[in-house]
Amino acid sequence: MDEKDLKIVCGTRLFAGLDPEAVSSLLHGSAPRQHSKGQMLFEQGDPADTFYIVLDGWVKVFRPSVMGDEAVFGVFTVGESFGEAAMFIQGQFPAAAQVVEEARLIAVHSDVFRKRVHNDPDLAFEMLAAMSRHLHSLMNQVEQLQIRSSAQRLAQFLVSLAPVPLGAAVVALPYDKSLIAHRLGMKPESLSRAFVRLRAQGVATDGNRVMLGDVGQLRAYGETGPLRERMASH
Amino acid sequence: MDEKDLKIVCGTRLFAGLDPEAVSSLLHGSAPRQHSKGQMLFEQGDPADTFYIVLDGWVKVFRPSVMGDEAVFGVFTVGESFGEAAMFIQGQFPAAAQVVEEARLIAVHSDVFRKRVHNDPDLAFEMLAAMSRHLHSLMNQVEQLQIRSSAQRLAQFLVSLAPVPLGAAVVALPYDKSLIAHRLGMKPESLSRAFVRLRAQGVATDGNRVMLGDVGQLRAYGETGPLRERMASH
DNA sequence: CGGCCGGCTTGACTTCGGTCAAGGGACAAC
DNA sequence: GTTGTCCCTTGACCGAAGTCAAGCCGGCCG
Repeated sequence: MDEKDLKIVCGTRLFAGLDPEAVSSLLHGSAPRQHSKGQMLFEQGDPADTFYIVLDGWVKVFRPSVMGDEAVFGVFTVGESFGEAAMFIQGQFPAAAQVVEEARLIAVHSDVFRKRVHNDPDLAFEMLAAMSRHLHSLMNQVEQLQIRSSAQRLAQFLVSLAPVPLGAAVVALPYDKSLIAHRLGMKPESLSRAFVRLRAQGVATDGNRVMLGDVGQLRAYGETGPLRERMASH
Repeated sequence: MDEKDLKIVCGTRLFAGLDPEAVSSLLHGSAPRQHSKGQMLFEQGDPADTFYIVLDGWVKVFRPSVMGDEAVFGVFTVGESFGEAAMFIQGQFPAAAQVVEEARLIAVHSDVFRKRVHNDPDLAFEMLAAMSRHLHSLMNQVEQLQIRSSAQRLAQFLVSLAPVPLGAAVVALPYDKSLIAHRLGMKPESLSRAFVRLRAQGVATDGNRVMLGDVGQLRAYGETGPLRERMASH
């Protein structure tokens, strides 16, 4: 694990604020490993004896259903961790994880880490904070699925990718459109149509590059939908 | 706080395994309070200086949207806790909470409790486990919203209420149907129609009593939907 | 160069769930 | 008893998203 990797891990909110030596010793022996696209990291129901920190690339956490469908709970990238929750409950992963873009990961052994958490209250708090964030992110996902249209969900996703809070921007879609579709709880066909509908909000696409005319406008659309423009009702 | 209440709190997974004296001292000064139906406990964005444990009744945790709609993240009852996550992040509640059936609650002050967590690794682990469970429950909700029809979601909800894993059962709906509808991410009208559709799966309703002909069959329906009965295909 | 393959888009059609409106039934107040 | 009100159900209608199928396009390999 070289210096850059260590920097990423220290940047991870999980280890934020801890000094590099501490983290290094904590992760001693957990060398980063390269994983190729498509590789399964674990399946739902597997014994949860490790969790992961992403150095780069993208990993999908999901649950396959009896029929071909699947529910996507998150897609993680540099500095993020996943699989921590499982080690505090039954010891079984409640979902599966698969590399979707070539990735370098650190696998942390649960038992070693748990001991460490037990002895280090600050690390425990970081852990609690990390899980709070996952919780928060899932709440956002539930909210989106319950009350937003597919076009609104896409709008919010694009806003979250935008480098600026207002004005024009160009973003690159970080992974396949079909994965984005699943991530947003829709079919690839519906994602295409959602892009078409967002054209009216100043969104243009070209392959995996997306041009946003006005991020502020797009955010508003994501929250309130296509307002009914009842400008007359003074 | 009388003996029965203390027993409930000790039964809470959050405090599972801790001895009553420890819990009692931990919650010292936090007397249970009665809350009437409709009362708001906190709004989204409020400073998160407390969390709650339910002694009885029902509390809805939700996020209102700009337009009249709302997303429901959970409905909690005896022995469950909510609002713990907020104290480990920004200190603002990411959702609102409202009493939906007359309830008795214990409000725990975050700062006192946080200190306690800091000094008590076992309590920290209970906390982590509690949040893992919330996480797990939200994952189930995301899964349901992403890939199940409204009738399937209702089927799974009914199964979760059933006292037995198989065979016939009668369950009482614990709160208003319109709240169940929101909890399952649909409108009241759709809930009615979902009940109609489940009649084919041996479900009969009479007010807030629901008769389930076969819990096992209902569970299967909740997972795979109305199978296409293609019995012909060799 | 040419052909294939996988990912994406588009179109036609269906189905599900939301919307709007009407009506029923339990229950409380008068 | 009567008249509300509130909650739930039902029906007619409509729009959003899924399904199925065809076609496009770019990348890869021969």
